[in-house]
Amino acid sequence: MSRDDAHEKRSRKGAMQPTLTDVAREAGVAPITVSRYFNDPEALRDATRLKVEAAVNQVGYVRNMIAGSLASATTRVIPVIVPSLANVVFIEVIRGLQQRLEAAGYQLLLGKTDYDLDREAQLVRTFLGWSASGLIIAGLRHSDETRQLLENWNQPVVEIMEYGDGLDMNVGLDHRAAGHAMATHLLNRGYRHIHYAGAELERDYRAGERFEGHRQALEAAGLPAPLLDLPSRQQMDSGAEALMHIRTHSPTCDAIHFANDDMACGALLAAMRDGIRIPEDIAIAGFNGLPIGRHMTPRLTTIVSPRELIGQRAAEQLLRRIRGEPLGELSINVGFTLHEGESA
Amino acid sequence: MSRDDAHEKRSRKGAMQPTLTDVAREAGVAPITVSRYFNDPEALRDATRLKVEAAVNQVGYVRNMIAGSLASATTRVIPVIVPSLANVVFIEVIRGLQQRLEAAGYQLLLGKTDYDLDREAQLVRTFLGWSASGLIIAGLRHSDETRQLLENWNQPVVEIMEYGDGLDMNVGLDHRAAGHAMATHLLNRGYRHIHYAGAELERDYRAGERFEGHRQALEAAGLPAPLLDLPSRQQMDSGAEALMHIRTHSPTCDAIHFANDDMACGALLAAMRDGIRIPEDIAIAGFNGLPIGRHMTPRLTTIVSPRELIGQRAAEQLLRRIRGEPLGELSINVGFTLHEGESA
DNA sequence: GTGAAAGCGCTAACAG
DNA sequence: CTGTTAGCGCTTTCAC
Repeated sequence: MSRDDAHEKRSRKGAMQPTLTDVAREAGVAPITVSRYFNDPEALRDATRLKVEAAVNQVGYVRNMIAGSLASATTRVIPVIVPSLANVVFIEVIRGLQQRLEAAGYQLLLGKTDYDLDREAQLVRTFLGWSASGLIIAGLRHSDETRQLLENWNQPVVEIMEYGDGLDMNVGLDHRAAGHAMATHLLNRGYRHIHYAGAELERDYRAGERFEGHRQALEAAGLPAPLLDLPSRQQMDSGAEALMHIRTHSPTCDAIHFANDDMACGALLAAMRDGIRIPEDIAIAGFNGLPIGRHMTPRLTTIVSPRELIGQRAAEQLLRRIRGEPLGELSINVGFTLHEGESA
Repeated sequence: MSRDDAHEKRSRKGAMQPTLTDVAREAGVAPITVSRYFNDPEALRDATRLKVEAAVNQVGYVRNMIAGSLASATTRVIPVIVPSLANVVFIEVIRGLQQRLEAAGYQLLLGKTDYDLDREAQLVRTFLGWSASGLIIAGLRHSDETRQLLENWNQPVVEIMEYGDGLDMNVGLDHRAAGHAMATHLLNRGYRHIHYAGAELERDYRAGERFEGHRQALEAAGLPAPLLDLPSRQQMDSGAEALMHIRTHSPTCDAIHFANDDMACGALLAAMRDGIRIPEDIAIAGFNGLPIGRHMTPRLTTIVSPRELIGQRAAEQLLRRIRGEPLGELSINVGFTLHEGESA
């Protein structure tokens, strides 16, 4: 693939993409004018703009974002760091982010920690090297290294999923309150032997915080708060397993508060299969408000977390800060809603 | 936030991150040596390496990937373009990609087209400006503009999800064959009034191709292949709706082949709720092999597509090409497996 | 194994 | 509204 035209003094690479300068030469203007054509078209006279436009098409120019970023010391890139892509919850948050950020002309750089704080720090370090305009990171718990890197970085950071005190801005919900709310609901419905069932609560510490709220509610009612923390597997399997385990070992149990809807639905489907009546034999509650819960019979009682909204709000906060607009609050509590089905 | 030390002649920005040159000065070596410390540590004498390492930590240096990329004209970034993030299928593929690419030190830039080919072309254009090492894009159908941009780009491209002739490399499965396989299964089970039900098949054209295979199988058996193509909503809702619609308008129908498991499960759950017996009253089949299908009673008969594997294979092909290793085939057919439940 | 010089392609800053 | 000049921070190339 040889070059037959314009480019003579190309040194380091062979066949090169045309550059801004090529376009400028073709259009008979200065390179900076072509630059303006892309970054602030309004600033050009119509005639000039047309000339440049023609030249751009003529030479088949593709902008080199890298060079622009180096010169301007900013990038229209927002790194997003989440613990996992296996969890729908993060996917939906990413969707909300994507939607708002892409509309504003920002690209999304994706990083996954696998719940490893060292990996998280490493990702942060890498991403800071991208001269990003800001950064989105899941959770309020980070290693000291991560915290320090982010604090020394003078760009906006939004921590998502949880509500509380963070590094900079944050958008999320109060998981303790959510756990408390569901436990209270179960108590109000008359259940007295309520178990909490999760999977790897050490890792999924937000589910652990929901358990804390749950426990507080039960203890306030003078009741114990037994916890079943299973090792990780496919979530629905864990739910089914938890149901069996608790029915066998704690026959008096009258309600299970699951850490999430996947587990709760796994239990619900297992109950259907085995003829266990829900909620007569045992009540079941979840967390997240996934669509599937509404398709169950009985419908799943759960707490709806506004996941996509978290993403949208986080993006909005970040953009506002990037643009130097006022933001109202640094911390946004998106809240949650208890959706009552017939399962509890 | 004022600066008290080293940096004097900083012009365009205020408080700057320390640069390679700062580290070099601190270590008493040339900048290029620090560069080598990061890119090819083996090339340095141990003593030198230690000096540099100390200096890096001393000044708190963070690499500037942008500058490096400009100078070297490559970036360890792989753009991934998918139509949607609402579909688990793409998420799992992304997971497979992420896993392999991150392990090889590549970052993933995420783009979403919303099934719009112009949007796709625009994304490609943007991403090409990133001097990416390669690119992953869903589907074999693109606009002429996209095709041209990608053909003129001299970096590897992997098209995923489908198997066939593409721009460069591709990894996926033959959707027509999958549709044919399921229809054949249904015929073998004795069903004769088989409907296909999907949602927005124009957009989700891969589901449309599965229908084509399905139709071929039925026509070969001398049977008609009625199609129900619903407008888009929540997939499970569409599934329930399709079941009701078909039961009402085509009472002789004895099997429904759904475009995906979400719809099939929506139908299955609706049937459970309404006392419709599956498969006695009507058989149900899906596509994808989502975990939930195995939790249904009866278990869903479906075709498992190796989604994460597609991502992994695509990443491997790309990396192999980037490294100049031989790749075997340009096109990889990952195949599929029919999982028989009791639903059909 | 290490260094000096010369850019990569673009944009900030300041003129005109 | 458009142009000139001088880098952004790193890596390539070629010496030593």
